[in-house]
Amino acid sequence: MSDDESPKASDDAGAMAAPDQPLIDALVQASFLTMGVLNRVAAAHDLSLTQLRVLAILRDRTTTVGELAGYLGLDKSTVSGLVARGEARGLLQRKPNPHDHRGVLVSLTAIGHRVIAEGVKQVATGLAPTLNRLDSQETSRLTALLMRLF
Amino acid sequence: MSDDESPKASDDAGAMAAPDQPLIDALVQASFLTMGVLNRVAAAHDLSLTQLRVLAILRDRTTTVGELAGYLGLDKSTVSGLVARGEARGLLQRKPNPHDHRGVLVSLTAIGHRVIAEGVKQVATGLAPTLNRLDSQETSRLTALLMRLF
DNA sequence: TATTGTTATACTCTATAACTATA
DNA sequence: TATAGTTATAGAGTATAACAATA
Repeated sequence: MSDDESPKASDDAGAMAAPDQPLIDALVQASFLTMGVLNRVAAAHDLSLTQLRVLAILRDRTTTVGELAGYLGLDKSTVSGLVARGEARGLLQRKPNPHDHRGVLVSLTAIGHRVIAEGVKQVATGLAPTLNRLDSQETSRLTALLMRLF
Repeated sequence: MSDDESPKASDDAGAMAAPDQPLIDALVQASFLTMGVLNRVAAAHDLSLTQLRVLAILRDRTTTVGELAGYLGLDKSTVSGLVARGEARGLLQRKPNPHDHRGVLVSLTAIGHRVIAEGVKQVATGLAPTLNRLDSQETSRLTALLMRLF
């Protein structure tokens, strides 16, 4: 998936939910809007959404390929390829795992850290036009309600 | 992207946002959870998320390939392939456009209608464990707040 | 034997460019 | 000329299966 951000696209994404269940409908719509922003931010750095997630996960962690696959919910062979491409781009690095010579430890490079830091800012900027429609009290309430879901 | 539904996956998706901006963080987390459900529902029917969106769009509409591309935010060549595969699966059909002999009109078959109807129900079921964490008043408030975003 | 990671293979998604048929 | 759709091509994402190295 590369992009899906037009108003129409969001509207019809919402059409995927049940119109008689307005919360589901609203949540699906909001999710497509959010994912659209994430996709655009990733694309702005010539990354896929998955690659951006990899950088986000590694932002404050060093992991094995297997752990990374667990975080992403993807097969280790898929992640192996993602890591290889990220390494080729200089965003991350593989180092031998001193505790287990079968495995490797994956971590961000300085470039990777810079890219994800910029990405986080751009996500905030991209969502601002939407989120600014709420006043500060509404913002607090929405945050609290969303956090109650987890 | 096929799946990403484990708790860990959702948590780290949230890590993509700015921790100092709790609304963004919560929204990103909720979005990954929602997209995970949508992906699983699609996968349960051996469809990609994009294909499920195509069915959702065509649920109450007949469109040209170009219009469908506009709704999805994808190139017409991409949609041409999506439509061809959907047609091969018997989910949708292409008919000559009587008003413009260059184009075609895409619509759902009875099977396609059945699949998207099931999918909508499954999305509701898949999100229920999460959304049921809210009582009816909270549900109303969250719905109203999310709808204010659009 | 079991596990970690990589590779080979195959398919879908996606965009760009070139093409055709029609307008 | 311009537009609608398809096809050819190419690259990324994905999973499954098979493999090598290590535990």
